[in-house]
Amino acid sequence: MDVRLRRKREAAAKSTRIQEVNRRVILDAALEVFSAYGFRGSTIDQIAERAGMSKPNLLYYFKRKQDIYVSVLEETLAQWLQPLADLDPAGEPEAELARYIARKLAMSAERPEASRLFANEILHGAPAIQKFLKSTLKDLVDEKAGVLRRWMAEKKIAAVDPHHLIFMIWAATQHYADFETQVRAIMGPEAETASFRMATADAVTSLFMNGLKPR
Amino acid sequence: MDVRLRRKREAAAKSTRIQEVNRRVILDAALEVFSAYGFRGSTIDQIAERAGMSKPNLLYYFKRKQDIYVSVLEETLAQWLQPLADLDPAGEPEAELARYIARKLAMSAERPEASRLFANEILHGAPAIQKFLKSTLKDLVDEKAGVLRRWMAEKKIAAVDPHHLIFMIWAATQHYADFETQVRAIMGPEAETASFRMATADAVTSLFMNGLKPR
DNA sequence: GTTCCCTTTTACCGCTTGGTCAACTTTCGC
DNA sequence: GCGAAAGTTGACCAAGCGGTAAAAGGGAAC
Repeated sequence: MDVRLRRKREAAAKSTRIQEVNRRVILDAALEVFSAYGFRGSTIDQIAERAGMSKPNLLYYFKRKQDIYVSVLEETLAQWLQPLADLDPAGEPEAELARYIARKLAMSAERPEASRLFANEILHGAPAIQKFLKSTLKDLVDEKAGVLRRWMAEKKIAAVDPHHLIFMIWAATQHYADFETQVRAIMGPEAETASFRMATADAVTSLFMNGLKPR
Repeated sequence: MDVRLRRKREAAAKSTRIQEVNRRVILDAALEVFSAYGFRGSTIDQIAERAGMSKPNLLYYFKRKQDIYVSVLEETLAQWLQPLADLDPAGEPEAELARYIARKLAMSAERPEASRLFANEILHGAPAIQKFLKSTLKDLVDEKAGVLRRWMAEKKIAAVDPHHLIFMIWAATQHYADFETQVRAIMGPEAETASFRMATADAVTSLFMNGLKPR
């Protein structure tokens, strides 16, 4: 076997460890910075500082600012859609929806930065993930909308346009992450407590579940 | 009377006209630019170009970029909260809420840029309108929450935490402006039609009104 | 038509920021 | 321990951008 090729492979396998660590650190730092200040509002220096390395070093792992941004977006996208993907067509409709809402609320509470990152990206026209929205996301939503439509036809839940139902669940649940500042300004410091989070879950769930009771 | 003072007054009265026109043009341009790219993402040159004037000329009317931003924010804030302010404590609960939701949806459809401007500001921690949120907005919301609470006590509508109810109405209605890109990616070009807007109104209204039916 | 002030423009400054380069250090297989 | 590759950094550059200075243009009062 070619010696250079072998070297290269070994090197790749070895360096992967340190590369993986640094890429991980960078992406974590980038999520925080980008979600707080947006793409244009963030600087490579900021990300580098939070990642504990110099700017040229960071650029050794990601050639361009855009690359970091796209990477962190792609990485979080999958996680973000997992709850919807997990909506079980064979499950009990009301329980499935209640679980979906609960998981979305939990994610908003636990990883608000991820929610804000998307919100910002979409707010500005989703320049980096247009294709994803029109393909993967659309397919997933259409599929699950079909499931909801079936449940409605079977009178298991009230009839509402299923796409709009999904949008409203997204809106209501992500609101608490994206508009956290506003919620906190109105509700005061209490808004950070666990009991507030429970009250939120109660209110959102009860409104949706009442609204969706078959009648 | 002092001649200089008189001159100054006359001049002020005269120049007000051209100043008013130019300030209007600038603020309109600024709303579009800021809502599309955010504060950091927007440049004075962009706003000046859309306003049809040179950068220094624009800066003659607004000394700093921040000033334009704050002005356009303040101006749109009042309009944005009018529907909530108009919620009539003496009205019929279900009709009042339906009307409120309808107005919010109409505003999101007609002036999505205004919605996006706020969304972006709040998403990034509302640095320019913190005080407003904590005073004027909080007072208004608390007041209307009181009205909702009374309606619930009177069994006119179902009992849900009134603050959360308001948040959810905001979330659901503004979603169609703030996340328009996503909605369009999923629903296709149809999302821009009037019939889609009607379907939206139907879905949102029916879910909330069913969810709030007294039981 | 002259004067004065408001308005507009041209040229420019300094700082920030994305990105490069060349040199230095560390790591690791041998 | 040696050599090569990977990793790291300080110095630097060019472009973009917020903002200024100064002087020219324009219009109404007298």
